Amino acid sequence: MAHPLIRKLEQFTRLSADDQRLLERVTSEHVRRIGPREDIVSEGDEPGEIHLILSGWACRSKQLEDGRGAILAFLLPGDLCDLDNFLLRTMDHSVGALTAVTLAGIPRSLFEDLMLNHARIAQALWSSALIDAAIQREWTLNLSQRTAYERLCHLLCELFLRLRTVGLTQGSSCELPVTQAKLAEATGLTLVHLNRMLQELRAANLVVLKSKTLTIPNLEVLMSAALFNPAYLHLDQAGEASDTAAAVPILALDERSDGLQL
Amino acid sequence: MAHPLIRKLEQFTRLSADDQRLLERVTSEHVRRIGPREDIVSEGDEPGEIHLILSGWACRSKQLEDGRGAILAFLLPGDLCDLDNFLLRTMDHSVGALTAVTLAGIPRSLFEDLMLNHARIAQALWSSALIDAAIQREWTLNLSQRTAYERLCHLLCELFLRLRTVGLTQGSSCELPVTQAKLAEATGLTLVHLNRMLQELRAANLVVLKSKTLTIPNLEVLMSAALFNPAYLHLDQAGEASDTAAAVPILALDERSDGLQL
DNA sequence: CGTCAGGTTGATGCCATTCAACTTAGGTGG
DNA sequence: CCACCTAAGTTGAATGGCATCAACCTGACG
Repeated sequence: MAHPLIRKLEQFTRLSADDQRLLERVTSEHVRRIGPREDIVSEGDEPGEIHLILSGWACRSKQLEDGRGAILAFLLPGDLCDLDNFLLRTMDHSVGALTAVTLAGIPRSLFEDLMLNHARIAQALWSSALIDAAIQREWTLNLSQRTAYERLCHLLCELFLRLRTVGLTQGSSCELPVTQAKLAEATGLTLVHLNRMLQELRAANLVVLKSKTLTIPNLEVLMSAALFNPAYLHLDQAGEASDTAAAVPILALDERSDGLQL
Repeated sequence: MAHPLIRKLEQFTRLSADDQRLLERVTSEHVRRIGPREDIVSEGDEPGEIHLILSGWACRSKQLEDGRGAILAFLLPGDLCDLDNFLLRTMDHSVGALTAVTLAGIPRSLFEDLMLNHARIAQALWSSALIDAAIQREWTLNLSQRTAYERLCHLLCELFLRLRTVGLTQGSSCELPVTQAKLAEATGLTLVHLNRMLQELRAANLVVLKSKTLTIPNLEVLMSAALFNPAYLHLDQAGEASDTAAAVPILALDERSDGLQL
């Protein structure tokens, strides 16, 4: 499978062969593996590196003083964990591994070089930061307006589409290596209620979820149940002068579902 | 009152006199005024300008297909409305004026020049974009974990502190030129319930709110009721080599409250 | 002095939480 | 290979925070 970061950035600009080699080199020098539940960066510190996820899942999370806390974002292969550290003084939240994670550490000085002397790469990195912000806005809307059921549908749609852009789906399936407790933290629901929503989703045959594998029999149906509008993911950017514009269809993916469709 | 953008950016870097002049010029060429309820940018379009708020309040908002919608952010003087348009193809949400707003339009080409050829300015603008993202994360946490009451406290704390960094507070007071309906849209509550929370806040003497003026008798008490941790606003950045580091105290602002303190 | 936006109040109901138990699956050591 | 252990998932019943529906009040303005 291609390098997830390059794959992701190529959504935004066509990267030259030089740029690609540079990215590969930069992200292969300080690679380390960490286990589930370990922290990648913690609230308060300002590490000297920017971290990129090469494989595995992580999450941004933040706690209130009294212990309540939430997952604010899922981080997938190709995602940067702590762009904040490039310009801000301290982390205002934590990033933790949900599974075993392979991590590339990019020293700040190197990262600065990328941002200052490689316009194409810089543009793509900032684009992806803007999209992360758009995702965060959509999560805000989620919590504010969607029902528990819609919220869960929406989250699953988003994860599936994001995984697909980095080549981590197989047909209508993908890995979902997280517990229901984590999905609950991300949707702002209790574990108990999330479980019930998930069962409704299964009963309606909108998803099949077994042994950490998610299958979406009919993505369009799930999307409409979620009131999902993929615009916020900006999947259609396809860097100017790109010659692969029509490569990935966004919506047309339904392997015929054989169950009832709500 | 000083230029709100310059005032805001000076949190992050000391800007040279040249940089300041440049910013002043760039933000004074396409100034226009719009009335409350008018849109500044709308979902779907890609205007040729980046918009900056010089005075007045605006909000980011997003709707679901069935009409439900939410306010995702408040935009105050010094805030950019649509940085998205600098790198992304289309707006995935709208920005609308809440009051009469004075707006500076910065042509894309000019903005690009700022970003590419004026490192200090670019760094400050991106820093402020990262902080906007941090604010969005905090709003996510708000909706996910804080109670209605805490949420309202938190919003008022945030607005007050943000207004203070651009010099729009007077002592423990500031303008709050929005209706309860808008506060409800921003906190994910119904108008009715927001009204009740506000009354509780008044009864506890945590805020005084009359004729669009908000007074916070004791900010520390309000902050603790909100479980407010100002770290996410990164108010302490005070650009390296800044000589005004100790200028603005963050927490020490309590005019003695004369009411009961929870 | 009528009108309308903004604000306030009461009654009722539901979505999601809470508490508490139970089941299942996966892993580990005897 | 079974006994045990723990994490993960499931189910039931009761409670409550916030929504909903529906009035009513208030002040600003023409």
